[in-house]
Amino acid sequence: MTQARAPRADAVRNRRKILTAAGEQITQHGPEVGMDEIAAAAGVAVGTLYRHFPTKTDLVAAVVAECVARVADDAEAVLARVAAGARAADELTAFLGRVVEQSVTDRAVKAAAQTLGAEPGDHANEDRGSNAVAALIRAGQSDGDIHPDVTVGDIYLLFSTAPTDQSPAARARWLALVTPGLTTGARPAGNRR
Amino acid sequence: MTQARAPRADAVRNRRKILTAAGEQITQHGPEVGMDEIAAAAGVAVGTLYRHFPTKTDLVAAVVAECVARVADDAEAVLARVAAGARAADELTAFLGRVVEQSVTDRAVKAAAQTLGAEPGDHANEDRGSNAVAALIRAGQSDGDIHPDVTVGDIYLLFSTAPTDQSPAARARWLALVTPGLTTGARPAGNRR
DNA sequence: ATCTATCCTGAACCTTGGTTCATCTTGATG
DNA sequence: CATCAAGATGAACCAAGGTTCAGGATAGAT
Repeated sequence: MTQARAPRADAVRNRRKILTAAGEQITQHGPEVGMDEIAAAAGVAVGTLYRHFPTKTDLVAAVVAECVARVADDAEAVLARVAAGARAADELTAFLGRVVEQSVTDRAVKAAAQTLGAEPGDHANEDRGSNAVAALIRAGQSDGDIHPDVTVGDIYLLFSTAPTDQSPAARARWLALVTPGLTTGARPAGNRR
Repeated sequence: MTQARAPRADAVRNRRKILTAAGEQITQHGPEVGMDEIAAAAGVAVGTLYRHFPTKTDLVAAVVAECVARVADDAEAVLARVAAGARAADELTAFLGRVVEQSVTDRAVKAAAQTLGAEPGDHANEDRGSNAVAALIRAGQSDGDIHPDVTVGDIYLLFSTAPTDQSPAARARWLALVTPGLTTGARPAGNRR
């Protein structure tokens, strides 16, 4: 078998530029940014885009994959902190708050993913994330802080519908409204207009 | 001032056909249905569409307006029932369940509305709806069943993001997860998977 | 220094989908 | 029944945006 020659240096450099530029453009101007705009932002010609990502769908999928990886990293970091003695329920809600805030950034990304039907084929990272969250839930449940019914699926269900185009205050309020469904404790005051 | 002649009979008929066809097509095949497809479904030529609705945005806005009106009617009916002695909190959650189910039908409609930036200019019906809901909330609060913090804005916040592409079971679970944030009572068993 | 496979460029292509308009049809009025 | 303005038709128009490709540049190996 012929060991394919290593990719050229500038090719690697360009791939990175494209990926970051695509992320920025999509989050700023929504999923409907043109390929030409992304190319311009990356300082590259359209053809180069298509050399690295044969179709727009593929490009978006790649961007989404990066987001998933970021979240998975966060989740695992949290899990480590809990293993070191932090209170699981608190860490979980804090984590979820962060996810909501991130989902503002990624809202366009998510939307783009759905619109283009970009299967996140990145099962590896996705599983890393949900495994960590599952562990987090179990920990909170054995502490008695999280309701025994709650599953990872519930988290998905709720947070796949987190408000994105609202104000930060609205997002905080949303989190406060949703939390009581997950926890057993007294509901936090979290009041606002 | 010249009293404009009454619209022709077939024009009225066509307008109805277009509106219903548009509703069906959009809910079935998503917001991205072509104007030609809608026209075909209505048994009408494209030009006729544009005679009644100068732009796609306008057409979608009209469809949305009908949905809003439907929900508003429901809300007012519920309010009447409560005035007749029904328990406010129960009626409210039942109503919200219905809204979620409807939002499955209207998901595409909503999406289309956002996508096209269709301002729902139909403030009249919208206000009818939120006034009724507000009254419902107040009633539930004086019963002690609904948490004193809760406002109409909260309802919007939650239900504008209700899950739509999930299964009926998932939607029920979602409702069960969200309800504790609104009510004061013990959380309903609502367990699943 | 030379050579070539890899990579880049960007104008042109092509499909998709909203919108228009000249022409024909038809419901209502006298 | 005659008349005509309101309404309907649908082929054609046009812009937008994803995609291609022939030709030019360059990193890296010899």
